[in-house]
Amino acid sequence: MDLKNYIKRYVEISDDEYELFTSFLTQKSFKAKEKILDIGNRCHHRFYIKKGCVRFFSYNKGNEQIYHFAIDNWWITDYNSLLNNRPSNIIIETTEPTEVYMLSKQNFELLCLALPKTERLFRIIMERAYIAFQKRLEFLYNLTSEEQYKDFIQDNSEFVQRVPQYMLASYLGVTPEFISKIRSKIE
Amino acid sequence: MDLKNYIKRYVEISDDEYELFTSFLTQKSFKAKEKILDIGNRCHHRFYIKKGCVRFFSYNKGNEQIYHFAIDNWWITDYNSLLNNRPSNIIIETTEPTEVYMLSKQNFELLCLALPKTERLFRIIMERAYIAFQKRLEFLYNLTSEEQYKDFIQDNSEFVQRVPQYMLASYLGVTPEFISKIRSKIE
DNA sequence: CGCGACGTTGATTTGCCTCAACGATTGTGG
DNA sequence: CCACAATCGTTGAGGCAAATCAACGTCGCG
Repeated sequence: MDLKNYIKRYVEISDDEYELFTSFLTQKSFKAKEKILDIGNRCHHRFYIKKGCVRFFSYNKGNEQIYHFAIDNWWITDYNSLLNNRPSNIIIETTEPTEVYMLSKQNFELLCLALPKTERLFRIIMERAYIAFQKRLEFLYNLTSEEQYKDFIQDNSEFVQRVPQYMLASYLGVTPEFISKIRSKIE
Repeated sequence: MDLKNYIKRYVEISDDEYELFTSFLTQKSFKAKEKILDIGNRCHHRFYIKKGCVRFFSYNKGNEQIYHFAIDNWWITDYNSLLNNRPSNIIIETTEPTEVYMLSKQNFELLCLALPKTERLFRIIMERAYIAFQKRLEFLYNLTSEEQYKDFIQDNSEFVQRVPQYMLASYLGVTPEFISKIRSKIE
């Protein structure tokens, strides 16, 4: 799937409109383990991942804490930095070679004027992100770490193959040792 | 603060436009401990709390698990039920007498056509909700339950006065006993 | 080949839960 | 207006899930 089909899941868009949309985007390629956004920098863009994988994390008393992964056809940014003009607390870093479209804050506003349905598109994207966040919360509150791990690998098998185990552990809020012990118990 | 000033924080709106906006809303009053939305029902509205307090919760092996509180000047709904037309998994219930504006799914779409900046307003509202969610996640992953409690009562003193301790415990994902023990340790 | 990154395994510790018993407060019916 | 129950909060004993710490195995890469 490409960006056009991604957009079409949420709003109708003609070929001309799509041309207009992409005229506000820039493209960029990253190697594996490159930082797209670093702590202390202001975030100026929304990123659409054409192909690849990134992790969104910070440091908690010396340890990495991963909050999100994002892969092909996801939008990601640090909304707090982008919208409140704050230095970022987090790092967005590729875990594999990754190609993105970048939509700058300024171009986003211009795009909304040029193509008003952009507002609707992003409103819907945010609503879907909210629903995913709510499910994450239910997951965190209601399941033990072991249950979370089992559910996660069940529902996200593609992730499990793409990122190392210690990153999954961090994302799930547990230690790598604990994941290892669950795995040995399973087989 | 009223709804008009709430809206003005995010988009410009004239008196006429505000009239138009409110013409799509209905009002409703609830007593304390009334359900605004129940498990199994489809959610058809976005709710704006004019005055009052509600909790958003479900049951986890017999126990209430509170995910959110919402008070004066917050929008709340079950997005999963509303947008995906699913029976709700959660309950939204008042904790005190509460007045709300209701915006039905259908009226929301009509309002977006009549007043396109509604899209922008709700896009921004959702982005701010996303930021709050992200902070919640950092809170959950990086702090012990004791630290979470202390930070929470520091930053949300108005909540602490409005809802009983066992609801705070549920929201924070701990037992009422544990909160009690922290409190006795503090003074 | 040798080193560093990643994963495994076991012993010990700890944060929070569970269960049970007991105050304090509120509200409701006799 | 009092008695009683129900609800909410407190306190302590014991238990468990997951962390911590340390040692070791393994694999890929310079």
